[in-house]
Amino acid sequence: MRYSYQREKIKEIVFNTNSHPTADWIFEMVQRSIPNISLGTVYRNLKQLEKAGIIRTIMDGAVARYDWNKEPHDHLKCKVCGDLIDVHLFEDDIQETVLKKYKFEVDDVEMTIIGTCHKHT
Amino acid sequence: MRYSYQREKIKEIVFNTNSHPTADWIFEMVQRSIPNISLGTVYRNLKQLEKAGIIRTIMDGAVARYDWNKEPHDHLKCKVCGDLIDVHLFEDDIQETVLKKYKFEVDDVEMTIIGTCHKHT
DNA sequence: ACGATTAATAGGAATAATTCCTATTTAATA
DNA sequence: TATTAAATAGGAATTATTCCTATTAATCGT
Repeated sequence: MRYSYQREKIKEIVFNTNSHPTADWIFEMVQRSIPNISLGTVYRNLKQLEKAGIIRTIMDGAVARYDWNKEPHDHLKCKVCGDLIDVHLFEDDIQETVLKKYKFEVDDVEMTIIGTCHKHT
Repeated sequence: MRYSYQREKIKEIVFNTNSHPTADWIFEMVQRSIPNISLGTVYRNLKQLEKAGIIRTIMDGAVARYDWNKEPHDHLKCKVCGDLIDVHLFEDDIQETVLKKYKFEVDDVEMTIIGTCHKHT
């Protein structure tokens, strides 16, 4: 993967937020430094960065969100404000459990808990 | 919600498979008994059935899948064949744990584990 | 530094899943 | 049976994402 200014900026944006941004949000942000960047470039680079193991994609319903945090962790999704909150719920023996019980080799665990966060109680 | 023949057929189809069907698959199936049914009708009714608590929607990447099984359960998603396998991994004290640790009221837990199922080893 | 090579880009068209719109049909009701 | 409001078919619109193509730019050997 050879250097590109666009990719550096995109990476920078993802690494400087905890908001699990969408491609669209990243597009808007990166337009501030590269006004004529195209949305396709944003998607292509996010995909490349994920493939290279630099960022992680999490599915929030039908839309992809991007996360610099590659530690195994889960998400609490608030149905009121839409926020995705990072949490660590389970020990990392899920893989073993699943392999033993179901003969299933785990690559990735995606858990999202939908509910209402403390801001709305 | 008043009776409709279309909705009955759609419900019947969802309740007679374990394949976590997509709207499109359900559409194809229901066309066998109602040739001129429209895809919009399928979507509208699936949404209504979910709202009424009769079926459950699970997100498989960007596409919605529908499930008659409303018991709390998780899914193993095989990256080779795409199958979604029903499993029950955790006890139902997640809600309590999350409420205590994060002051977050749980409505629903969606967990998908991506990997390779026993058919491909 | 220079030219050749080939990845990366901008811009926009194409696709896929889903929702929305509207005139018409149909179930429920009084 | 006549009324009325929900449901439908059919297709247009929307949204997120991918694909296409001519052009630009990073890299590498000289």
